[in-house]
Amino acid sequence: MSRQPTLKQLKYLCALAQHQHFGNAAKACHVSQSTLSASIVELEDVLSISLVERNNRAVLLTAVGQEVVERAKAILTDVDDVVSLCEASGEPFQGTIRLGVIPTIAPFILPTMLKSLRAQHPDCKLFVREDLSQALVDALQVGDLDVLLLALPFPAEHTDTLSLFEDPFYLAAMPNTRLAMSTKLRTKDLQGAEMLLLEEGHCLRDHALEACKLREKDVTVPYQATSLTTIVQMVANGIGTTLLPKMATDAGIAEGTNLVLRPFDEPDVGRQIGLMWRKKTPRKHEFGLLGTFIQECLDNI
Amino acid sequence: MSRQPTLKQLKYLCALAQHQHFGNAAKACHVSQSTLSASIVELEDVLSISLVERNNRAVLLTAVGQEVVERAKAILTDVDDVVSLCEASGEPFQGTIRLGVIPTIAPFILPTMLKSLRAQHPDCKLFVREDLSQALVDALQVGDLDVLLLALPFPAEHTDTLSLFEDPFYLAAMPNTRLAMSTKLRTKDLQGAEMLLLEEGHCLRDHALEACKLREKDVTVPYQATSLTTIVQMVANGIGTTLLPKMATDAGIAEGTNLVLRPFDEPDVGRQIGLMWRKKTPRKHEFGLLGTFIQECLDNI
DNA sequence: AAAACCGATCGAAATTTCCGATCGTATATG
DNA sequence: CATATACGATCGGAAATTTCGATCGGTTTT
Repeated sequence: MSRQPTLKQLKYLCALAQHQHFGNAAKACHVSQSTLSASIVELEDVLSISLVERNNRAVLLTAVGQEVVERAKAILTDVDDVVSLCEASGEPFQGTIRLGVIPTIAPFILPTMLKSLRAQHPDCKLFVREDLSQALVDALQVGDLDVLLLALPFPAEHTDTLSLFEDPFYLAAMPNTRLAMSTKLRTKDLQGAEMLLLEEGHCLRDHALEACKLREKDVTVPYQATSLTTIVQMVANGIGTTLLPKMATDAGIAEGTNLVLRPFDEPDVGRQIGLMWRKKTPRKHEFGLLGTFIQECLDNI
Repeated sequence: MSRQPTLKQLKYLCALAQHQHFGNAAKACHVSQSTLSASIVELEDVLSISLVERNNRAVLLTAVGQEVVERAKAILTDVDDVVSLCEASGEPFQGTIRLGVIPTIAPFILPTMLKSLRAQHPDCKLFVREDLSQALVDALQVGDLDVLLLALPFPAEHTDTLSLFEDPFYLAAMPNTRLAMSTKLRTKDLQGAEMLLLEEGHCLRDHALEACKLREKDVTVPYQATSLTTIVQMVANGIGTTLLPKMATDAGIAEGTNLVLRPFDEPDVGRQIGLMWRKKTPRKHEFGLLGTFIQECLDNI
């Protein structure tokens, strides 16, 4: 009678599929290469089938191997979900929360939030990862993260979202420029302005373009930059103008410059900030509370 | 850092949930009571939560425990599915097929079918379990069986069915009785007859009542019996009349008696025989072939 | 040719698993 | 009220396994 495969074997197989390399996969699993190699052989033995082709110079998965990897991944995250379920089953904020935050939110919210969290929930272990939305969503879906704090909407399958608050865009421009002095600021005034935006991949860029009804060619994008602080410095040096989310200005990103910060005389010029989690997560309730917690943090600033 | 639970631990927990008794669960898992007990403790330790209440005289699952058991079951069948996937990945009929068959089909099909199977697919290991439809469906859903051969329709969630053939009902009656001698046999002629049917739980009973548009009170059911052979003997002794599926008469169930077997002069008086499997099974293709195989078996009788 | 790289394999050591025996407690029985 | 029974927890030692470093055989690169 053939036995059952082990979770460990499945884990090693997934690592191998990811790294395509026995040694590296072993390192990632904190075991020796011989252990991982033997485990794979044993798994193939248990399933009495070939999962991996070890040809010269490359580790290739069999057709069946790929299918097994897919299912193994699902099984492993299901097991992790059981653990999460139990961690979260006590009072909320007692276990570990792995939170992903996008770079245009993290610097302005995390300091306040982490301080409040330590004060109100000292037992909560919060791990934070800062990355672009797409990378965070990927990590969420494979179970590397539990919940994301990002700008909505962002397309992602098998996820639920909770909208927390609106983050209006402010125009940041040098005094004496046309936009800084106009009586009422409208999005259509931005046509032809020298707009500086973050580089491709930042959702702030897309949301800003959309909120101001601009297409890429409608604005001049002379330079691309990797952080809002850099952009603010560029604008302060007269290179152009930009849009800043309110939370960034609240956090004092323009302090030390003489930039003019102006809201728009239109509704809905801004982005929506919210939480996102896997549909299947057993911790929906806790993440809902996390949402309220974040809202309270910002109210008390 | 807390480790991951083991498949073994999850299996033991499911067994414990099923048996509500450490000793019996251990026996079912072929391990000692101490081993199982320790495993459960360890699982609770890994999850750092109480799963089982060992009160006096009873083993009760925590709310979380129940949830964990549900998820554990799903995980275990998912793992089994991986094994099945691999077994089935070679040519069909090379692995193990665990087939459930209802008692009103098994005696009339299995002899022919097993003989053909041994001839055409000597490497196929076919385990057969004979039980009532509901028990088979339960076993199918928890992964104890792979595929069922039964009469359709039968309600079952998360399953797909494949209809194979119609099995018409024949009236079995003693010569010289009203029903045996009428020129054309219609279902409405059965009103008021002394009908003998299998006891509650046999789907043949329900399908017979439905096909003949009878309600329980429309027919007299003086005795209940547990096998078709018993019923045939009762009818042959003049106690009443009954309906027999064609496959039973083909198999010679009425041989040695002087019973009259008459088809109905109406269409669709019969039951539908088919296969059923879990929606998620990776062996749909193979089970489809099994269906064709069964059809061919019966054609060659 | 030599060196580097990669995965498989082997034997020894470390760890884990498993069992039988026993204990403590709660319930049933005489 | 004493005894017997049933159940799960616990312990120590035996058995099985897992793990690792070292090494091998094969291929590719230098």
